[in-house]
Amino acid sequence: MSTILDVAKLAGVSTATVSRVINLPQTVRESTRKKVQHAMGVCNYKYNALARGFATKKTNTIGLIIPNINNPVFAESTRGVQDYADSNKTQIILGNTYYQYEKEEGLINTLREKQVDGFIITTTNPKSIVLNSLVEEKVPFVLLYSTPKKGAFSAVGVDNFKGGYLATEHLVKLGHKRIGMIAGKFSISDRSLHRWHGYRQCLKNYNIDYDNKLLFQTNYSLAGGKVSMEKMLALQDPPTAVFCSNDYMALGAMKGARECGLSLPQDMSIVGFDDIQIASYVVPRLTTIHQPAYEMGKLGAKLLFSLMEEKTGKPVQKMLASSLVVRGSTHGV
Amino acid sequence: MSTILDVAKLAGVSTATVSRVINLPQTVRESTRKKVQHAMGVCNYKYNALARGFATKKTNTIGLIIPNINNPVFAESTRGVQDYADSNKTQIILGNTYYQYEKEEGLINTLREKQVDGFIITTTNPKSIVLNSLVEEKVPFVLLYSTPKKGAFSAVGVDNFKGGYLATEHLVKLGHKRIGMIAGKFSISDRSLHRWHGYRQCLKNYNIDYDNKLLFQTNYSLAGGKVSMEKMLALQDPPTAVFCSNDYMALGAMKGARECGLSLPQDMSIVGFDDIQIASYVVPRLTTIHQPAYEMGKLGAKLLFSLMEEKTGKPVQKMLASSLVVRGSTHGV
DNA sequence: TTGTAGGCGTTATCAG
DNA sequence: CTGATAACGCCTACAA
Repeated sequence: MSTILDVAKLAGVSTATVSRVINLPQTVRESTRKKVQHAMGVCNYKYNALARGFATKKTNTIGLIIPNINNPVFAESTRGVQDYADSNKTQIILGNTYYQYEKEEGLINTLREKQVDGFIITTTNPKSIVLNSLVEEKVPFVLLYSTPKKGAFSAVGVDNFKGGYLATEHLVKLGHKRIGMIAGKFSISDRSLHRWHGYRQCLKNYNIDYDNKLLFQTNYSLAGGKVSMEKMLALQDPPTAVFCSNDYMALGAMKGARECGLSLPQDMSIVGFDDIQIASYVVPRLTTIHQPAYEMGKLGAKLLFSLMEEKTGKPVQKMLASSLVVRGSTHGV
Repeated sequence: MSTILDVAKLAGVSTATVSRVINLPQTVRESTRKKVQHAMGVCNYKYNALARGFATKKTNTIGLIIPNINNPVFAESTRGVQDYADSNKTQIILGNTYYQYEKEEGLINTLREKQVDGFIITTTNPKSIVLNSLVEEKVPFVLLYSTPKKGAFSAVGVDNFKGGYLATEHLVKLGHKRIGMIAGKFSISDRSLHRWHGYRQCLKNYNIDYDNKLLFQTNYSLAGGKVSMEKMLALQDPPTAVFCSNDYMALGAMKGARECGLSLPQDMSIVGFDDIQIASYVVPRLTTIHQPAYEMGKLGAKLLFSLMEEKTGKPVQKMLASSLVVRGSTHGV
């Protein structure tokens, strides 16, 4: 591997000049620039961005930490940050936490050692010490999907409370009285918790008693949704409608309901959360809360880049609109 | 940010010793080790892996290049390589090519500049010059999903030809004579091409005339599958069964067929390829060719790591088994 | 417009 | 078991 020194010798200039033609071509006389470029060609010079990062303390790499790339919402937001980062000449290191705090902490630490310029994190615990250490040590980062209303963290997400409320209200207005919820475990997802708060508040506003037996906390997965639905249907007095805290669970719940002999949507109304692409391709098409995942990712990246520039910046929180999309999986009683 | 030099001064030792307690703790006397560790604590020392990479020419980072993280198969294989890499203390930089060769080339080049230790690539063009330049310059990499039977590239994938054959044969045995294919564009996917070869060979073996009008090349997406199915059904003599070169297209095709008034699977049999998780959650459950995506990713990573160790190694190709999974989306004529 | 030279944080070689 | 010191490849004042 040849270095700028080799190029410099070959072209009969100094390394500084070679560096300039790489980074600030306009600042060097055309004739010498050509000379250098030619020299780079003959010695098959390859730029070493690692050395650059070492010298400049900027790697043009950011860490993207999500629970599980498995889930299509996260794939979408990942695309959003990737596309934005790409247009800013930076790449992403992707890590899955699988909803485990230790993994999240471990990832953040090793990526910091790798000197990433910043982080975009869908956290498992918005009160964790890693996150706080990031702000203390002024490492730029933005939370995705969560929306702390205040606090020291920058974030972009949707109003999860409102989403939960809207989903539930839709079911209430269809005449349902017994409405269950299949939720991601609150201990690992503040999003899920907030959606549940919305659900509860809605029930309260419509004078429907809250029944704790109708709440199932489970894994954010197809299987989790299916199993929970089956358990729910084994109850003495099962619900006629269920709100799931994400679409993947909702899809699983649909399968669970059918395997118990119910026909959809007549016997069971289901509403999800996310509006992943596939949601409108299944039958019945899934009623859900739309979340602009791709745009969230893009906006999150944009915010991160601005944070990385003016390191001074105070935290900013952006709450995007989420809306109810009524499709075929919900039905009047 | 303090460095090993600060630590060394504080502990009254040399930087070499500090480096040793970091990398080879056993080789330093316990008392001095403790001294050093204590010093690291008081000056809040953070290890700089970038500097290490610069010195050792090893970054513990690999590039993972895929068409689109959007597609659940790629999400699965991505998890596979991530999990394997993680257990070997290395991280991945993820890049989407969106099936564009220029993006693939650009990504490979910028990641090389970042000095990644190797690549795992699902390529858009197995004959491209970037790939060849990688072998020339001895950059370790392995192709995923593709399976060149020979050649200079290491690869792990499935037998796409056989998969296409099995899918088609299943339809033939159900009595179908007019069998269409919705394929990813051959120009950007050798996998799709090979699956088509299998499809054609099967038709030939069963003495069914090949009709070029029943081949639709389109985007690897839900929408692509839907639109193609609609076009197919507008034909004079539409098929009674369709093989789609991936599940995402198949799911789209199902929707397209239904929107044209067909009922599934009676009026139209559909078989996919991949066996993504959701395939067994839709109704009717999708008949498809199973591909062990997660394991492929893991195996690909394993192979890459062995390549990175013994740089000498000749290319090795691993072909994993793919199998037909018969479910509800296919039906006798 | 171009050159000189020090620095970035760690590893690795070679002595001691 | 420990220390000195030269790399590693590029950037960036500062000079010329």
